[in-house]
Amino acid sequence: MAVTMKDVAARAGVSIKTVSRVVNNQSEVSDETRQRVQRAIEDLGYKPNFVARSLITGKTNTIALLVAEIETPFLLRVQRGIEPVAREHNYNVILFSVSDTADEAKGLEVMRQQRVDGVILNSISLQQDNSHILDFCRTGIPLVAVNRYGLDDSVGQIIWDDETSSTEAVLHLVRLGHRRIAHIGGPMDRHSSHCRLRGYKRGLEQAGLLCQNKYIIHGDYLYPSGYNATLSLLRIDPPPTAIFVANDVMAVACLAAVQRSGRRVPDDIAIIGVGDEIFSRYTTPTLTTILLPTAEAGRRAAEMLLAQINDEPLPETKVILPASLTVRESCGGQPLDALWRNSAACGATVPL
Amino acid sequence: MAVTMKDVAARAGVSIKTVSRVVNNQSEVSDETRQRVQRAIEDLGYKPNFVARSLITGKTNTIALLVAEIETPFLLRVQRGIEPVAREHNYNVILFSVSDTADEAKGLEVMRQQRVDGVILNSISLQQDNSHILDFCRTGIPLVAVNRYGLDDSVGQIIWDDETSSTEAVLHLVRLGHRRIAHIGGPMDRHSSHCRLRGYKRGLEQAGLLCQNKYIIHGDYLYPSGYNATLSLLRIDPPPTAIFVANDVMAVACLAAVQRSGRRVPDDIAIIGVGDEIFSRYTTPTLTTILLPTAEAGRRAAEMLLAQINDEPLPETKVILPASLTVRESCGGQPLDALWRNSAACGATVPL
DNA sequence: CTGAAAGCGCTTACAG
DNA sequence: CTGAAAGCGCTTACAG
Repeated sequence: MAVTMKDVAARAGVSIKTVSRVVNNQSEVSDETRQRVQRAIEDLGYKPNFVARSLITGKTNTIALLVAEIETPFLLRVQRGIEPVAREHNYNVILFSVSDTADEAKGLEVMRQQRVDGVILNSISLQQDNSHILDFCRTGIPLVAVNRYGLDDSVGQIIWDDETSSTEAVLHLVRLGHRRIAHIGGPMDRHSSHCRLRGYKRGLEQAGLLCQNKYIIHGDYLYPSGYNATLSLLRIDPPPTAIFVANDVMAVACLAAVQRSGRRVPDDIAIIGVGDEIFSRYTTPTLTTILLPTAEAGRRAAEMLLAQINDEPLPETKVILPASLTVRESCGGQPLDALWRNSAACGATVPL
Repeated sequence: MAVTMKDVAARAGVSIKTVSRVVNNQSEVSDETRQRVQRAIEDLGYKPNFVARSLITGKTNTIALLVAEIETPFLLRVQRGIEPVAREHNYNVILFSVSDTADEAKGLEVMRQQRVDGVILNSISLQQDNSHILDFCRTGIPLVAVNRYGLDDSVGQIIWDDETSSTEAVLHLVRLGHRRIAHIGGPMDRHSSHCRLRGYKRGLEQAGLLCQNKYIIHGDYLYPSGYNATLSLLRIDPPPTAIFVANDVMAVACLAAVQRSGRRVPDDIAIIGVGDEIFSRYTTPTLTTILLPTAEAGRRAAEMLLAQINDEPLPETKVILPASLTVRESCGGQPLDALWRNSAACGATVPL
């Protein structure tokens, strides 16, 4: 069987406790003893058993990531933000995909039994009952939610500013001379749709433009709905000269619909999306879009969670991260000639 | 503190062993006793402590996924294939990102100490030393590699058929009448590049076409290299009428370069990529590409690993999955008019 | 600076 | 069908 502390102790001629002290780098051991123990450890190839340690300390050095079951680079970036931070602090990340509220409740329950030290929740924020989350928080296991809405402020949260960035996008279009700016929104059961719609309206208002309902069509964040919404918008008289689209998938669909209808982007219609997905820099023309701080959100969520686990005081339980506009070709303005030939501008993505 | 079996036993007036039997659904308990225990469990809100169980059984019900640190939907799909299978069998998945061989070796070591029951390796297959993997296998912990090359056949492996599918892609172009078919390849330190290049050459050979070196340019799987390689190919006299590109990122770059040079796709130049990334169905024209069975590879890897963990006999240690060609617009042939308006054809992707 | 003992919460032969 | 005891591999007060 595996080598245990007992074996090491026997070989080094010391007690188990002393071995434990050496393994855990505690100071109260004489140099001479420490070296003898270290040698025994190496000779025997001893590796501490983390499971046994966990049983006593009550800590598993594991955090759970509950993540929406969606095939988008988006969530992957949050995940990629979390993992290095966890790893750096010697925490493992357990993955749990959730597709609905029932799943989420089950995931929280499983992770509780798994004795994880904390949970990061990165599932979709629907207009839903959050009682299972609050119940979980009552167990005392720290939890941080990424981009969830409707949780009270006692729950750790990382949120990015969908509304303000949407306003910025609209104002950018206004500055480029647009007056008839349409909006293709997301599904109304998603909080992000509401935020982006509010941001759109605020942008028009700040520019002194009238918000007209005929220029607002809601899709479902999927490609076909963006395509069809665009065709509808193009039939309005007068048609919009710019479209602010609530996510990049629909924005790319919008781009295709405009082009296939014989119009040019950005000359006839300017387009701005949301999300800065990988593919948004690969379209022709390249897509102007709101860059959401996904990786940073992941990083901050992990840091906040670890602080909670270690009982460090939190400066704030609700962090709002700014988003920014990535200006490319689809909205007009300056041409970015070097974009397609330059690694830095394209981002260093390395698919297999 | 937490409720333990001891508490349940006391309340139900039975021994700990009997509680254990009920919790683990063992049969040798009278109905009457079982019910009494069940009531006590509910009354006290008892949850078994998996850590304690693991210490005895030596099983953690956890598998590790070592995955390349790359921002591509590609790997996400493998991950999404693995997790449900693991979950269904009550296994957790621990994530470990690796960016190089040293990382990989470290990851294997950490996971070994973590006492995971098995490992799935989905990192990049470079022309590298695999001794750390073989060392790990010697510990007796099951391991399955996804798309790794150069491992001996005793190691569980899931591989997709890059070479055959590349040949098919070329033959598809030949059938459409193309004779001057160029290739933009991947970096030569990646095994996939070699496979796809071999497939390309075999396709030409099977069609009775001469393979000309001037029509082969190697990129690095990134956008700019695909863009520049395409510009070079277009300057050749006579230029190719079709280009088989070793991944979708470079294929989309190729598409942009052809279009921005004033030529049309597929009329002047036909393009086929590899990977069927999300964005490949969002370009104009949509991209014909090789659909690699990523999710299935994940699923199969998880199943193979669980079989190994449970000491079930494996029908085969090396599974080769077929890949297929997803025909869209960029290669000519039939127009797919309904594509952009139809959910089924676009695939149901739901970004936030 | 070092050690003997108790115990984390569970399972596993072994008896009855 | 049920139970008392040992033990998984470690840490943690408590003594010396």
